[in-house]
Amino acid sequence: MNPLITKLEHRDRLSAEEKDALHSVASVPKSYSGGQDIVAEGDRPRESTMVTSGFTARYNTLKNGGRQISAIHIAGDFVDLHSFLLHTMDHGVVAMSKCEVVTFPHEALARITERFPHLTRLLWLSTLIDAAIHRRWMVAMGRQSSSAQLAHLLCELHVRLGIVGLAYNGSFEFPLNQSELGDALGLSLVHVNRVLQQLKRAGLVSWTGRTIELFDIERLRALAEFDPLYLHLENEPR
Amino acid sequence: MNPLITKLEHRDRLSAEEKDALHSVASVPKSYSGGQDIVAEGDRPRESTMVTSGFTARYNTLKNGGRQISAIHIAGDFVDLHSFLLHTMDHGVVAMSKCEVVTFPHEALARITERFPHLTRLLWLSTLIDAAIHRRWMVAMGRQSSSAQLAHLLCELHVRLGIVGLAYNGSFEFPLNQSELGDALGLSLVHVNRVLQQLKRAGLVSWTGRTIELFDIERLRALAEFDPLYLHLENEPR
DNA sequence: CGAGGTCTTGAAGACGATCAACAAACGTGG
DNA sequence: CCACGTTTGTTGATCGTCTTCAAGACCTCG
Repeated sequence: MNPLITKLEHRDRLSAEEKDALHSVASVPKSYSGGQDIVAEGDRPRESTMVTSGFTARYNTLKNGGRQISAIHIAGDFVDLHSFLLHTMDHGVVAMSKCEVVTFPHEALARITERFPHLTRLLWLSTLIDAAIHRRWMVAMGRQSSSAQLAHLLCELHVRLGIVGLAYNGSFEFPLNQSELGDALGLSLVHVNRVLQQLKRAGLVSWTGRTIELFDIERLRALAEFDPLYLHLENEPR
Repeated sequence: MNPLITKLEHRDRLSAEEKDALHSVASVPKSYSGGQDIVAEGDRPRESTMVTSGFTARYNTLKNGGRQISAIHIAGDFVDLHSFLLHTMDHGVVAMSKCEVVTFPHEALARITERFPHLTRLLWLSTLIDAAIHRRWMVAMGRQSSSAQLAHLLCELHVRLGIVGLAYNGSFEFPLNQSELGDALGLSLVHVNRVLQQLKRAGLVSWTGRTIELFDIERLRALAEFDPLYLHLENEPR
């Protein structure tokens, strides 16, 4: 629960009643191991899942076996808040590492929309930020070099993980392997490896085990044309 | 106003009061000519704009002059409903043809969220469908061939235009040129031209003037792996 | 009729995918 | 604690896709 509150409080004030409303309807924690599907394409979930620890990804699979990851979620992110209103999942959600989650029944979310308009707007906001991230990924996929695209993803993860206390002076845990990273970038495993080596050789990053370290965030941001505006971190009344 | 109602009523019932609530807060129509910016990156709009006729696009520009279009909007679509909660625009919105629009003051939208929870959910839904479209575009950009990607966009536009009565047995007006289409697909003008010729030679489409005709929607959908599920066209209580 | 915009074509080259093989790291059980 | 198998990362070579540059054709609308 806490990372969600942390994330929302970065964008606006939450009243005690609003926090209670969230706490009171959250399920007991569940856990998933890496590789497990949390929600499958075609499912009609009756609750929405929020990550409290670990990494998850939204993905679609194509006939030729190709997979595209359209979002990576971390602590504080809902993996499928949209299923509250869209109902049928048009993609799957998979745990990319051991994960802990809690769920919110859609019925309870509906009650929130009836009684807590401001909290409703903040939940809506969180899906709008997801969409803003989608758009930024498209810009990177369509019109930036693969090194800029990779650099951009690292900058983004660094900021998002920082908000929930999972990045410290340029360093964070990242449980995906290079093949999975390729699925997120729309690149092949081999090319991810080579682009990564470029960034390493340029002294911009290191990646040992599951730990990524960004050595020169300013240069990395310049390369990626990273502007955190799209993450909408301003704390203001919504 | 009408295309928005049409679009929402494809997904759920709207009460007379809800329709009134929308009608009563809509501005008088405004118009834009092709190429004009409707909202600029960095703007903090005090109202959200809904297209009643014409095509608009969301776009970002990169340092090297490259442009990526992340969404194409038609009658019934909000171009920036997200600015209601995100506040600062992280991209621009441009008219791709002569357009008519109406606007909804954010203040009025806030009142809707206080008094009309169900209508609020439908507005939220419309931003969730935008996001679902973003994700499908990413899948096409990252993991499909450029011909499949183009075919997919045509299938999508055909369905979306059909909903608001702007596509008739496979045919619709499309005001973008090949260069602008390339900005939406993340492809170069030259490549768009060649991929388009493939589809023409295969007898799948024609594009004369501003009119696109899809000759064999089934084959086109198969090529594109188009599944309309992601447009969430089911009419059900939300 | 003329001019700007749009479309089309060719050629060269960069970028990224694929195939294949091997190295390194990791984890598990003996 | 080591041996072994599996996963993950690395490298080379080749091929196809897509970009870029450049030029010419075709509109279409004043």
